[in-house]
Amino acid sequence: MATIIDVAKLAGVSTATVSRVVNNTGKVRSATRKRVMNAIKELNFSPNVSAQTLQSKQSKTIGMVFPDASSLYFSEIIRGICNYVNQFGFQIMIGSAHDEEEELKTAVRFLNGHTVGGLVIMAPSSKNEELFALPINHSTPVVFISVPPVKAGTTSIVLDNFKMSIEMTKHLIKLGHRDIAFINGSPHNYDSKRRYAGYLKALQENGIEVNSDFTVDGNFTEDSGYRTCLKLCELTSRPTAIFAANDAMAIGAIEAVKDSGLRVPEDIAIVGFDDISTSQYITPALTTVRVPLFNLGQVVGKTLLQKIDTNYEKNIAVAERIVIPLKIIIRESCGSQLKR
Amino acid sequence: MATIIDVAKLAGVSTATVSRVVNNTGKVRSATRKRVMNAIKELNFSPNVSAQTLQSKQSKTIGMVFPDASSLYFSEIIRGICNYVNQFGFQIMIGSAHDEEEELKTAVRFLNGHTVGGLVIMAPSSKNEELFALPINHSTPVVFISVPPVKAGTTSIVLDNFKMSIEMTKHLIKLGHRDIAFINGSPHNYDSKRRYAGYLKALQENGIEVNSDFTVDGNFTEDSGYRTCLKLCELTSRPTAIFAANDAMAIGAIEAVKDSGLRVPEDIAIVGFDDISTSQYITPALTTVRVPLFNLGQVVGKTLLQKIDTNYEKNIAVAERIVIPLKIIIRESCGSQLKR
DNA sequence: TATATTCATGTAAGCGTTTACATTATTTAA
DNA sequence: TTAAATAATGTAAACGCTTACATGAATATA
Repeated sequence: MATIIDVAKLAGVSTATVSRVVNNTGKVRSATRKRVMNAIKELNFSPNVSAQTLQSKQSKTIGMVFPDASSLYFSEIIRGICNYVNQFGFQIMIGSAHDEEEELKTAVRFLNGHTVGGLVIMAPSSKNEELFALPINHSTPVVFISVPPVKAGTTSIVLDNFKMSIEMTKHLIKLGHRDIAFINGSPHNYDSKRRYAGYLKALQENGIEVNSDFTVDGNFTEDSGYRTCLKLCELTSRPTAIFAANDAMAIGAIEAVKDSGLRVPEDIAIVGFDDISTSQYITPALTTVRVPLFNLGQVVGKTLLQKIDTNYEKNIAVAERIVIPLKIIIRESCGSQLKR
Repeated sequence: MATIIDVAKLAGVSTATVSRVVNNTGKVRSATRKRVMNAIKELNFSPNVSAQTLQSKQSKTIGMVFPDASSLYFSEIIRGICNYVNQFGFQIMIGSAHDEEEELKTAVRFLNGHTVGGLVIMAPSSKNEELFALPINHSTPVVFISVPPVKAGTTSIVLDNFKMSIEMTKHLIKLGHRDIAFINGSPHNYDSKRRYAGYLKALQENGIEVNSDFTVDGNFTEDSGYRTCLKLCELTSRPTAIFAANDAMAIGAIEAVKDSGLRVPEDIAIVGFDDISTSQYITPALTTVRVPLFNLGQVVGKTLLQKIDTNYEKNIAVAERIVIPLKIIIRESCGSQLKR
């Protein structure tokens, strides 16, 4: 492979000049620029990224660590990040982590090797202080996805779960429901918690007392939605509506209701959260909240690049929190279209 | 951040010795090793990856390029690759590509920057000669996923689509079906083609004439499965069974049959391919072929690392092809459980 | 025309490692 | 004991690039 020296020789200039034309920095006479360009083309030269990183002390790769549990959402988010950062010549390095401990380890690995110029951490279930201290301890720009509001120096991007959950619950209430159950996702998951909080808030605002039988715990899988919903259906006084913390569970719940010999939405209305692609095809089509994952990824990319770009020292102390707006998608499973 | 020089100074040795203990190469007296280890710990030293890569000319990161269209399968495969290669200190860099052209560009970008020691390319729909020539032109180990058998020097890992498709079709035939339709995936997709080929083969082997009305073209989405199946249902002499090239389309097809006022599997049996998580919860539960994506990823990782490790020059000329075995999962949608 | 100013290019050090080779310390053999 | 063999460590060049600084060329100013 050709190096910058080969190019310099062929073009009859110094490596400094070649570097200047490659990076478009400093002044170069247009005639020499042309000579250099030709040499580059002829030798099919492209700069060695390791050498650049080593010398400039600025890495153009960003690390992304994501837990296995989030793999459903992963590829869309990654696509969004890629889409944004590639424009600026940044690459993405990923590390999957089985649990919290591994998550921290993966992040530290990225940081220690000086391989990354910034980090994206998706850790919706983590309460690991060390993880959140990473940006300060390593003075590296980090963007967190779906984490609770935390200390200074932490930039996080979250979904507008609370607000939309309130709206969705109100929608159900407006439809006449007062016995509304909620299927939680994984116990420590931040998104799930906020969605539940919104549900409670809406009940409270409407003077509906919380029935503890109506809160059940799933783990975001279709299967858990199925199983918990089955129990709900067996209750002597069963709910007339069910709000699942994500679509996968909502879909499982729909199956459970059907298998209990009941109808959705006539006997039990069901709504979800995420708007995964299946939701529009299932019968009845699922009423849910659309989460724009690709867009989320783009915002994450943009935010991180900003952090990397601006004089980081200045920025390090301000906690920043960006909330991604969401949208309710009304379909059939909530029963709005039912004539009564 | 501490460098190897700082460590050397603190331990009172040369950088060479530090390097030797870090990499476990060459002989070091155990007393000095201990001194060096302590210094490393005290300074929290870890080697700069860029410097290592630059000097050793061996990158411990592998690139993975995948098309947007494959994003459904992406995260599981990546998890598998990660799981394997992390053990050996390798990192994964990913690039998503919108189309074929971009796919090639992304791959070349990885190669040019000398950032990667090997490449995984998922290009089930590509017929781009340049893409397949990459490993030779850049003399870099490349593993392709789901591509047709191609020239020398190409290592590819594919699913046992053809065989399983034959088996699945035979299963349907054994159940008494002779009017079996097939819903294709995207037109140029290799997996889809092989699955279709297996279907045709099974028909032929059983002396069943191919009815051209019974081959329809979808694009792997639930929606396309729904739409194409609707047409199938409207046929004056409609099929009694439908084989969809993937589960998403099969699920769409199930909805379409229901919406046509028909029953699955009584009126029309439906089978798919992939065994995505939804398949077991849909009603009726989908009979399909399980594709072990995580495992596929592991095999990909292992194969690539082998290629990187062995003296690559020797290996470059041999085309290698690994076939991942699959397994049929019989559930309800094919009607096996029906009493007749 | 002489001088100051600006522009274009070159020189060379340094980024943090690894490793071939040289040197010194230690052990073994005679 | 001493020479030979081996083990442990050090020296310094190289990997491919960027950039501060030095230098030389071209242009503007007086």
